[in-house]
Amino acid sequence: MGRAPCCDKANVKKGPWSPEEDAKLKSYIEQHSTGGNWIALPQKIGLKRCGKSCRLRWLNYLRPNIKHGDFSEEEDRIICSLYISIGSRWSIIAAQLPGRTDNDIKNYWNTRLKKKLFGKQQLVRRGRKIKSEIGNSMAIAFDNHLCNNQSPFLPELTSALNSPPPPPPCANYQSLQFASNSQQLFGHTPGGDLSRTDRFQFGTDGVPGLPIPSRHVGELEKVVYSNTASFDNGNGLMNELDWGEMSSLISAPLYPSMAHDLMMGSSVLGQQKQ
DNA sequence: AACGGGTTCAACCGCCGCCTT
DNA sequence: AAAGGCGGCGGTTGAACCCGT
Repeated sequence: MGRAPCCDKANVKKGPWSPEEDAKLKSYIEQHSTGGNWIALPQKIGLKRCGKSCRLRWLNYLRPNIKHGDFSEEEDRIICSLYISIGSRWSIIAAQLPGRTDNDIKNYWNTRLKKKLFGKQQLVRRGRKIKSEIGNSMAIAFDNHLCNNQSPFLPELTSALNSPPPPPPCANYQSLQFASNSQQLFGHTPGGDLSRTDRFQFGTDGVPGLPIPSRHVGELEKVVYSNTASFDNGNGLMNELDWGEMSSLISAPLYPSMAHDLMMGSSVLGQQKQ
């Protein structure tokens, strides 16, 4: 026996909201707030809507300072990083993006971002393109404290993280280097250690980067080798487009420690319940 | 211009957990 | 301790829109 419905479904209007309904709801909440009871609210203001529907409409559309569309690259990275770390916990992810709603982020992920990432991942397999999977994998690799070399949310990448690195794919292979300036950008003193929570990007410009701590080198190379058919474009070289595109996509998780906090139910989760 | 397939996104559904009684 | 009510959440749906043919 299921739970009783929250409202009388037969006498409740469904479907898109009219401007009049929006105006009624918005005006009432702005003047009186919700009164702490969404279920009773539609009767109070004469709306033939379910209380939950009112709540959703307010939270996702009418509430002030809502942003729609035009997700920035930075927002993309935050969404990806958090998704990799904590999965489809949209409300938590939304809490990190002011003005964004969980519904918007969920839609954006499902309709665009996922394709942007995994559509390109397929290119990796089909056409030797090095794409976003590397970025995803890096996020996982760097968050091994959290995931213990496994991605619960991207399990297809787990084997890549745990398999031994294959031999270098081309004769003139050189170890991956981080651009020295990228470290300085994020407050690193050249020669200082990179911590797990640091952001950086691959350096490919021939600038002699600092030695990468071996653990990081191993993690990165393992992932890169395991997730690409080859770096070799047939001439023993990776083509420039690959590198350029890759570097634009690669970002270690912005806030792995934050993701950990989220998983452990600390500050952000606490904020949610306010 | 018309059609059909693909994409987007607002809204709904139903489950879960917390709080109150 | 148990039951009921509600808010919150993530998954799913379907109408509207877009785009290629």
